[in-house]
Amino acid sequence: MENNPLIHKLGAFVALKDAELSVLASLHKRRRTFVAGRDLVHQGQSDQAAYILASGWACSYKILEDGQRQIVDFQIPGDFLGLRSILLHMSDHSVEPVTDIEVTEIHAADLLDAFARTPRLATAVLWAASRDEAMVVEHLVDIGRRDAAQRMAHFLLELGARLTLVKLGSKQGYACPLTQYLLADALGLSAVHVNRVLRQLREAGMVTFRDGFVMYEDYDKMAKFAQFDPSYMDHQGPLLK
Amino acid sequence: MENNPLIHKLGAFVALKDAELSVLASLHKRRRTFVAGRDLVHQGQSDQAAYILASGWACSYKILEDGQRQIVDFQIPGDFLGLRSILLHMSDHSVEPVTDIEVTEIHAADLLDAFARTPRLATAVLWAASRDEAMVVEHLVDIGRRDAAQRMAHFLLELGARLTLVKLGSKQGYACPLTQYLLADALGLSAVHVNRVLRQLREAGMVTFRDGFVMYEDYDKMAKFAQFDPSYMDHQGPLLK
DNA sequence: CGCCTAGTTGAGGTAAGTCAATTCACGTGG
DNA sequence: CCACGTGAATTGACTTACCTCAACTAGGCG
Repeated sequence: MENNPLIHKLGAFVALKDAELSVLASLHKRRRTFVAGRDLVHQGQSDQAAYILASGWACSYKILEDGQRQIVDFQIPGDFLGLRSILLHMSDHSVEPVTDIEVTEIHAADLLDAFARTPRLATAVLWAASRDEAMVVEHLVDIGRRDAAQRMAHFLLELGARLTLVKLGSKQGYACPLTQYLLADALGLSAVHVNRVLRQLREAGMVTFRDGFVMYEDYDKMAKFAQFDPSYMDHQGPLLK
Repeated sequence: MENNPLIHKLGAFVALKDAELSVLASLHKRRRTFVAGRDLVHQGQSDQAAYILASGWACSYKILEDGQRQIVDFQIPGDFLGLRSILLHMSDHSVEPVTDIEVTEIHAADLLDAFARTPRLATAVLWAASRDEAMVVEHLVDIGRRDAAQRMAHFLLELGARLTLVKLGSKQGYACPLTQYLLADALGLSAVHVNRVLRQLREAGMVTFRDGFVMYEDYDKMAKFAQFDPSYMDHQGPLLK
């Protein structure tokens, strides 16, 4: 129970009762694994299933006609994959595992049925979706109004904060399987420039990203440089008792 | 009833029953008006109310410490204002009326209560929030991967498509109260460059934006140029019967 | 051993920014 | 009625952040 990252996440917002926990548990149907790099949700496909990420990293992205891609968000354990594709009847984006991943599959009908039976669960999921949207919004601000160095610093700090919430990161740093190409597609930069910016941050003594690990050199300096404000990720305990 | 834009919007997704309609109607408490330019939701404030926009335009934005701002989205009649600030207990963004606006106020407790009593309503709101998120995502792609001209063209087309859904736009064009400064803050450009890009699009015979009106000169050419795909805004009738 | 992917660095080009000046429409007060 | 101020749009000249192309290194693996 407690090692289920989704329950942990939703429980932070809605104090889940036994009835809701059992509905949630009944959703966890088929356990599946996917290998890195092979899409599990395709842009434009209809009637997709959704998933909850149990282990590994994934990313959701959109491809433009000219072949460019924009990574919208990375997903870490506890996050939904393709929730919107259920609600909108069709997927407006693709999802690709960054590493090998484990997921549990959720069918649209089951989820909608669960909402009808336990309205508090629907509220909890709405809350989780809002939190995801807040992160996309922050990402939007990143790309729209910060220069490359601030953008990278802010992004790495935010990722660290998210990982810390699910015990996968600390004030020292975190394991990060992203390549510079993935970072480039997420930040709207070229891979070459990502490399240069990482060097800048390293030489400025703020953060080092090497061999799959992000290590903070001077967290406070970096947070100040990036104008990083983690307050929107906090909350004051369950909104629904 | 039918002239209520929110009911129209949610009804497209969930076939609302009488009970749900009456709960929805009971939400529409206080009618308020705000003048253009004066914020109704402030970034960082806690326990805000949310609103449903009845008439006029608003925008949601974030301010950075250095004074830059990024407009995340524009809201048109039928849209929620500050829904996230209810769910997250505090507002991560500000909302400012672009024109004088009319809204109906919704209190957090009432909304959460309504969800508990009518789960289908919660699902409908979740759907609406997902649709909003899809638009933010498209905006993210715009800023991250399209050059200024494509970005502007895509943005104007998307705005037109949204307005057409609520009968405020057509294949010819639409009334648009945005200034070039607002466009700049939304698209991550400078106001000067917005001006130049609008001229480009005008001289290319695609679209004219003048005196508060966007008029398409060659819709198909523009849609092709911007790689505009409106499919994510469509859907195949109510998901919940 | 050789190939492939990820990362690194340099040189030169370009899209978009900044600064600055001008016009125009509008409102307001002398 | 006109002088004035203000906000929006427009355009030109110059600067810069980031891109593209290209070459090279280092590790992993058949």
